[in-house]
Amino acid sequence: MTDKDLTIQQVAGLTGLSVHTLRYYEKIGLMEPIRRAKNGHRSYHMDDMEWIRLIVRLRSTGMPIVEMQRFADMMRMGNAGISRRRALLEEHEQKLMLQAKELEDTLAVLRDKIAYYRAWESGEHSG
Amino acid sequence: MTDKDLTIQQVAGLTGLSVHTLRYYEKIGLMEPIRRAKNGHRSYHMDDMEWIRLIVRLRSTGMPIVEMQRFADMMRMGNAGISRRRALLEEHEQKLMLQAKELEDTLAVLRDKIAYYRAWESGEHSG
DNA sequence: GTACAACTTAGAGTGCACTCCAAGTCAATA
DNA sequence: TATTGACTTGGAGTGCACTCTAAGTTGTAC
Repeated sequence: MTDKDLTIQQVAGLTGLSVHTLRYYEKIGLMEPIRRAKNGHRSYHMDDMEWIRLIVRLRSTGMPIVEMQRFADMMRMGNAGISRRRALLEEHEQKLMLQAKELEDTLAVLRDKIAYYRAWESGEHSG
Repeated sequence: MTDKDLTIQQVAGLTGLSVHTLRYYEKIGLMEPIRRAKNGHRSYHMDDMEWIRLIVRLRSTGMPIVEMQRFADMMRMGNAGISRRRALLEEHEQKLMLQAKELEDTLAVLRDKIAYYRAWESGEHSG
């Protein structure tokens, strides 16, 4: 309705999700039903955007959809769900810290091998 | 044959892969055909282990199987494949650096929300 | 000798997260 | 008035990476 509302296409552009995925996430209850314009089209508001950006973050760092659904359910419980929401986020935090460690380890292995290959390549050159 | 050889079960235990997955990886050419004992059972050697640990690392940091297959093919090319192997690892390195950044950003968001929830919870307590 | 466990194979089945399709509605433009 | 394009829906299809099944073989323990 107002200037600030966004079409599904625009939200896709802003979030990196496809329009298919946006509809899919709504269908499976990962988002509250989005308000519709008079013609039936989805009309995304700023609060929707904030939530979408959060779940995009959670997804891209490996949280499975069922877990995000649980989180969404806890949002619907209002204040009653706050400590459970915190627990869920803390669990994800722990996983991310492990992930970060593994990532650093793998980066070290990669750099080692790259250096080795590079040395071999320049030896080949002069040999 | 020697004491150092390992059964598929042992390799599964050491690498975290299932025996199913180990056979699957061999079938799709992600590993060279593993030597067989007289009874036809797979007999893993130390060089196999090193390779398996590498591909486990690459998988767990998000490299798709087709890409690891390409890498395995380059291994079979011997020295001729070295610079292409380096290029592939450098590409993965770039992706991991982006991944690490996103992970840190998400950790920051998570900690922010956790702190917010925690504050709310203690307010609730005393209020 | 027979039960059992650990292995073998080809191929079928599963779970996840999308991704697409067909048919229809609506508003604007030629 | 007819076409275009962006949207709507329920439901089917896809791709990836396993994961499991069925049937068979082999070696050890009772």
